[in-house]
This record gives sequence, structure tokens and C-alpha cells, in this order.
Amino acid sequence: MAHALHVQVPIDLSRHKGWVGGLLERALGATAGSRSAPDFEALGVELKTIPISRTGRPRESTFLTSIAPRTLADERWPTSTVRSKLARVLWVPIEASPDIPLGRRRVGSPLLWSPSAEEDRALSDDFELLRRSVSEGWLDGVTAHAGQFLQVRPKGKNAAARRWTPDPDGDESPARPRGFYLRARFTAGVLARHYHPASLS
DNA sequence: TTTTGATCATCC
DNA sequence: GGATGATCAAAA
Repeated sequence: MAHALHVQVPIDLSRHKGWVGGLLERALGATAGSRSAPDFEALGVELKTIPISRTGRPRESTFLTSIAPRTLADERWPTSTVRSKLARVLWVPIEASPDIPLGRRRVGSPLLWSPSAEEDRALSDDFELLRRSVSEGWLDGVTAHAGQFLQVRPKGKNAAARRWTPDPDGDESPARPRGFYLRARFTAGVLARHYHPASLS
């Protein structure tokens, strides 16, 4: 695929972490670039590549969106940024065992997905929990341990990055920038329900 | 082995 | 610096 698009294949992803995602964007004609819009704007579809281990499970969590605490405080799940990002996703599984050279990794059958009622409910619960903590100023108290499927993790230049953020005193102080991520447990469920329905109870 | 916290490239 | 795209690597 890279060859067909005249794109150089890096030796590894350590300094090219978004390379696979970018390649699929080019191959499929994603239109949004670095703007905050769905990858396929006219279709309202978000493209997400998902690295798959030898055992067929996602190797990584999935980044959704960064957190602006003041904005998040006024959000509610039905109209939230997180939910809109997940409204319609094209999941593209990609082989990602470290021992498979980058240029040899296969692309799996993609899945055009929208959350089921149950999935939406589960995410809603996590979202409300996390939103409350952040809104009350406890951003630095929210760790990646919170949330069954949705979690809050650092998303910044490095560990030293800081942004002015509301704190519990009603004041504001510098806090590390964070974002919402989908746990691998969740995407594993999505793929299993679609590709291996017989394996589920 | 799995998960959390840290990090990297590019575009604007 | 923060949006996009994610994976790396230390800790649990």
C-alpha cells in the first residue's frame, strides 16, 4: 500500500507513531487533515486504525479527544464531543506484532461501526463519572485507573507540559493536559461481537 | 503480560 | 501550543 502511494516505509514506528493511521487516511481519501472534523466529513465517518496482536486482540487503547475542562463541565453525554467522535467509526484492524516488519503487516477487514445501545450506556456511565471529577476541579486526581471502558490519560508534549486548569479551590493552577481514551478492553469487545459472535455467551 | 503515564511527527 | 495520527516503555 505504501509503495502504491509512493510513501516511504519507516524501519519502525518509534519516531513515526501515527504513520499507519496516516497511510490509511491517504489510501482511503480522508479529507479532514488536522482539523477537528470527521475524517470523511461528507459521510460523518471517523477513521481509526487499530493495532492487533498475534492473539487477535487490540494492542493499544484508542485516543478520542483532548480534554478542555471548562468546556467539558457543561457537556452532557448525548451531545458530548466524545460521543460525537464515536457516532460512526470505521475501525481498520492492522497486524501489529513487533516481529512483523512494518511493510509486511496486513490490513484486516474493516468494520463500519456505531455504538449499540448497551455500548452507549456503558460509555455514558464512565463519561459522567469522569466528567464530574474533572468539572469539580479534580483533574489531577483523575488517573487512568478510573472508568471501565473510557479513561482519562495524559496527552501532551511530555511530562513537563502544563495548562492552566480549574482546581478544587475554585481557583486555577497548572495541570498536565489530558485526553479521553477508549480502553483496549472496549475495542476488543467491539471486534469480538462483530467478528466472533459465536464465541460470546 | 497488561496497563498507565510519557512521548513522537506533522500541520496550522 | 494544540489539533491530528497514535505507540513506546516503565511500572504494576
